[in-house]
Parts: sequence; structure tokens; C-alpha cells
Amino acid sequence: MDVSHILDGLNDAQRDAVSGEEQAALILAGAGSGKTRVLVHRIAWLMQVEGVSPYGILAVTFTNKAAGEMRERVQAMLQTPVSGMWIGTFHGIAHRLLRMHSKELGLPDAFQVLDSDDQFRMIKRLLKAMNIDDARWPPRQVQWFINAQKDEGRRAKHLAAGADPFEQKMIEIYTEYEVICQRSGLVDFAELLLRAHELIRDNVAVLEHYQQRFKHVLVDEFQDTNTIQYAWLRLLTQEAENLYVVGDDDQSIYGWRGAKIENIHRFQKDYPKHKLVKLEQNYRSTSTILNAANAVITHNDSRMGKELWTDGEDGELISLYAGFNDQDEARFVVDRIQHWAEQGNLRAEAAILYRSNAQSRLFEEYLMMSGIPYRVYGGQRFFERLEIKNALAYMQLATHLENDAAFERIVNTPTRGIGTRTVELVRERARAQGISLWQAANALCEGVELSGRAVNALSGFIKLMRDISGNLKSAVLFEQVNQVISQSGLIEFHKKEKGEKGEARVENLEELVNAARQFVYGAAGEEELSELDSFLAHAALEAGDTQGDKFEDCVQLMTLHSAKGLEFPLVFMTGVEEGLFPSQRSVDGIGRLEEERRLCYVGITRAMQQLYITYAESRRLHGQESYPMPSRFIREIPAELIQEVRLNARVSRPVTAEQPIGFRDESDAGFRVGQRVMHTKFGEGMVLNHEGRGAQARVQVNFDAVGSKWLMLAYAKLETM
DNA sequence: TAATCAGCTTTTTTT
DNA sequence: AAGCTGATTA
Repeated sequence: MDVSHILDGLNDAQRDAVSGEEQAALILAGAGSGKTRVLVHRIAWLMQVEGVSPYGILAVTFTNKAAGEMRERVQAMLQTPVSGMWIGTFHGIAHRLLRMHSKELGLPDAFQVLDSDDQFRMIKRLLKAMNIDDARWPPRQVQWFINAQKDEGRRAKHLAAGADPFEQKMIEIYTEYEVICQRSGLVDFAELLLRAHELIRDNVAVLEHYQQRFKHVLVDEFQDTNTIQYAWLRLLTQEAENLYVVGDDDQSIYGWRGAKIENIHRFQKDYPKHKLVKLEQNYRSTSTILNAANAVITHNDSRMGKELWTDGEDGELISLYAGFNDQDEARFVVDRIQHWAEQGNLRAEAAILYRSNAQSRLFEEYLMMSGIPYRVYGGQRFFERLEIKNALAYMQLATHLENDAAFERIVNTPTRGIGTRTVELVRERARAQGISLWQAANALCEGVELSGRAVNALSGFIKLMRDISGNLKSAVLFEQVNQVISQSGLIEFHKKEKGEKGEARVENLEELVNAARQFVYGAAGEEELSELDSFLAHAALEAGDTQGDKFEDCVQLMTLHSAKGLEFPLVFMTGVEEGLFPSQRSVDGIGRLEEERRLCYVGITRAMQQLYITYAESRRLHGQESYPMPSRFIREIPAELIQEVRLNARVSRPVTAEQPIGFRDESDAGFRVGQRVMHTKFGEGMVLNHEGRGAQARVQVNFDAVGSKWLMLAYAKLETM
């Protein structure tokens, strides 16, 4: 068979990665080196050259988007649908396994997926029920603890009863949390992975089945795998050593959520016969941009060692702009984008990247003022919206009355006279007898503990839910959804809300019916679920895209994290300041700085033609004025790759190594001697002197009322006047 | 029971 | 600045 089309157009390293008989392989793929291409061609190679059936291939990604893209590209290349092939996210595949093997796992067969928001609420309620001080054990931290344990493969019973009372309590909560999830038939995201692991660890027959079925297992973004994901992959492939992974240690930016770069090293030890291929030729960026990225990332220790190169042009220098403040920074960026568009370029080819979501606001304001359309990534997604989650909760409870999370959410939404006191009694009863909230509510309606009014309200709710679940039997999916929404009274409830908020919510609810209409039943391979249950699982596992019109030509705004995997001809990396990027927390913590630097590397390598780096000399943060220093990352880029940009003209200033550009000579307090300032406690005064930089910066101020004082800038609330 | 107000906290994100 | 929580009030 002629296989030239699989290898044609690939460079040597890519060919090496795609072809060959090695079962295990580690492909270190730098940014823009054709990573997805290699994966897709590898799958084509396996099928067409080695004759592997689509059933014998398992391909795992982290996001639904990546999975969808991979499936599409494989199909385009093979000119045939590959529905039998398992391509999906870790969570999607785990979910599928759990559905198929719920009996072996002792799971309720109608279990539902608990998303992180519902998990958070669940934990909050649990803390209250257990009478735990949520100041000492904040629900966020508890959630983090539980998920971190699960990511490491540890159940509550595995945790040693240590002496530390704080941890002791955490373990206690974890134990209770597991009980309540099991009773409510709920499985959170981390639990999906943990159960999937336990399934093949504890059931030899199941393990052998999948070991035999999957002749090849391929993993994308391997540097982002956590402990449990690796353990799962390891079990699946330890016999045949048939694990093919693609990743980039320099782009590992999710350590804070459990990703373990060390998995790359473990892979090398665990699969001694593996092939190692480095993809270093970059097809995306100019060599100037690559040189800058390489220079920055070199400052990290413990890298696998990899250097991007291109045979393309040098391209333009990287532009550095020092905004006088954050508004000036935003003004500058928008101004440059306007220029770009005026020269006939697409606005969609320009991206504004920032470290934290809060920074998008100013850019949005200036873009709006200039009438430039834009799209903000991140933020709340369709299935996460309050009104949508409420509607989904009605469906969840109607199909699964034991679902306590759903019960809590809608028992008094819309308000129907069931107050906190009544719900409290329901909770107490449920807890005392170890039954679901639904059962407890039913029992209370029969009993005498509640006032007549409360019984009325509560039994009204019970009757409503019975009606709704009765009506679900016949109709097709979108009609079911439509019916639930109208019966629930949510439309009227949100219509009453004042302002445009209510209107938007009603529209979203209508959109939910639409989403149901477009839902393809069986696409996720979940034939064992009813159509509605399948739709609900889809809503939890794939929260949908963020708002925004994909088809309009608009500027792209997103965090550096969400930019990973994307590329743009024109990129603005903004807010490149100490304390913001790298973030304060990463500077304080050990080992976090390297990850921050990798994030910078990701940011730089998003740019194809032109990269702007901007920072502000003064910035309003949390309603406070701050005077940050330019980020250390700017200093790590060789000066000859940078040109400083001034207000209305570009000035290339010769720079020497001893005196990096963008740094002021004098102490960096950001205040001038003689300047009038305002302090919240001491009132008005005049700056006499200043010294130190960054966190150590101090100013001496002669206050009109209380005389001269030295103040730490980091703490003093000084405002310029 | 529901609405209003004052005080407190702040990365990054997918599933 | 803004959003959320808890407490207070109508």
C-alpha cells in the first residue's frame, strides 16, 4: 500500500515520530512544532501501515476541543469516519468506563456527574451540618484538599490519622463527603478518574479486556497529566508497553492543579524501550520571537533540553511599551490594534494576553470606546450559568430523586415559601436517618414537626417534582427540556428580575431548549443512558463554549493559560510586571517561579509575526494604586531583540547589557520628591524622600497634620494628588 | 420570608 | 472595584 501521503510534507523528526515499530514513544514537541499533526499522522500510520483497527486505538486529550479536533483531522486524513475509535478527554473516557462498569464499582447505575460548583456547594452544606468552623476550614480549601487527595489516588481511609488537628478534621470531612456523594449517587470530576483507576486495578478481567483491546494508547499534552491519570495509563499499557505520549515540559503550566512534569521522567523509567524524538523546528514564529522565548526559558533549571529554531525570517523586533499607568497601557494596545486593522489586517489575528482575568476590563473599555469588536475567552460558560444550572437541576432531580445537590439548588427556586428553617429541618432529618433530602422531605410532610404552612409549601414542591418526572416519560428530548423549564416556573421567576439581567436569563433558558434540540444522542457512546441522562452528563462534562460570536472578526482577549495551544500573528503580552506576572504568590512560594516562567514562554511563543510586551508603571489593583517594577522576564530577553516604543513614534534605543531598558535608575518608589500625596489615616502631605524597590520601597512623607513619617509603600494607602 | 447593607477577600482552569 | 457572605431590618 502506498503510504507516502502519511509521511510526505513532514520533516525528519516528525517522520521519525510518526513511523517506526516502537510501541512506546516520548515525543517532546516544542511550541508550534506540529504536535497535533504528528499525533494525527501517527494514528493514520497505525491504521494504514500496521493495520490496526480503529477499535484498537485509544487517544486521550485534556479538553473536549482538542479531542474534537483530533477526531476531525484523523477522519479528514483517512477519508472515513472512525466512530469506533476512542478519542476523548480523560474525564470523558473515565465517565464512559464508569457507565459500562457501574456494577463492578458498586455505583448507583443512574449516577450523575457533580461539577465543581455543585461540589463546592455540597462541601459548604456539609461543613454546616458537621458544625465545622468555616473560618478555620474554608470550603474552598476543603474542596482543594479533597480533589488533591483524589488526584493522588488517595481515599479518606488511606490517610493516616496524623497528629495535626487541622489535617485530622480535613480527613473527617473527606470521609463524610464520600458518604454523602455515594448516597446521592454523585460523582465529582476527580472521582471519575479515581474510580476509573480502581476499576482496572481491582478487576483483573476488566483490565485484561482493555489491555487486549487497546493495541495503542496515545496521549496529548502529557506534561499535564496528574498522578492518577498516569497510574491509569500505566496499568493499561504496562504489559505491552504501548504508550505513545506527546508533550512539552516547557509548557507545563498546570502544576498548581496537580499536573506532574515528573511523569515524563517516570515514563522514561517505566518504558525502557521507548523511542525519544524531539520536535524542535518551529513553523509558527519569526526567529526573533523564538530567540526571545529560548532565552527566557533557559533560566529554568531541570529542563529536558530543547531549543526551538526556524528557517524563516528574523522578523520584526519585539516591541516593549512602558505605560504610564494601566489605562495608558490599554490605550496603547487598542491604538496599535486599530492601526493593524487599518492596514487591512483581520482583528481576529490580534490577541491581548494577560495574567489574570480581572485585567480584561480596561482593555474591554477602551475597545468598546473605539468601536472595535472583541471576544473575551474564559469566564462563565453556558452550562455554568445560574439559570441553566437551575433548569438542569430540575431535570436531575426529576430523573434522580436522591440527588441532594439538585434538591438543595431548587427546593426554593423560584421562591415558593420554603424558608431556611424548613430546609434546615429537612437536612437534619436526612442526616439523622441517613436518607436523601427528597425522602426526608416526604417524611416530614407526613409528620407533625412542621407548621401547616411549611407542610403546604413543601408538599407543593414534592407534587411539582412528581408531575415533572411523570411528564418526562414520553416526549422527545427538546420537548422534555421545554416542559421542565415551563413547569418549573423559572421563566416567570427570571422575568421578574429587574434590568436586562432577567431578560438575558430568559433568553438563555430558551437557548437551552435549542441546545437540547441540537444534541446528538449516542455521539459520546453512552447508549446505556437515556437521552435525557446523556444530555445531563454532556452538560456537566462539556460546559460549552464561552459566549461570543465566533464568526465575527473580533480581537481575542484571554489569559495566558487559555492561550496555550493557540497562535496569533499579532500578540500583546500585557501587565508584565513583578507581582502580577510573575504573580506575587509565585514569587513567595518555592518552585512556583519556574512555572510562571514557562507561562511566559507560552505567551511569547503564541506570536507568529509581531510581539508587543507592555507593562504599567502604576496600576490600580483591587482598588489600590500600586507601583510595580517591570517583570524580571523582560530582563531575561536579550536586549538586542527588543525595541522600546514611545508614545507616537518608535524609537530604537541602543541598549547595553549593564543597563537593561525599562528600568529606572533611582529608587523605584514611583513618587517624586515634592509631590503631594493623600493617606487615608494621616491625610495630606508632601513626599520628602524615597528609597528601596518593589516590596521594600519606602517613602518619607511630611504630613500636614501629623508631621514626617516613613511609610512602606506596600502597606501605606498613598494616593497621588 | 425577603430585601438591604456593611464587611471581607482577591491567580491561573478543565473536567 | 466587585462580588460574595453574614447580619440586620422591613
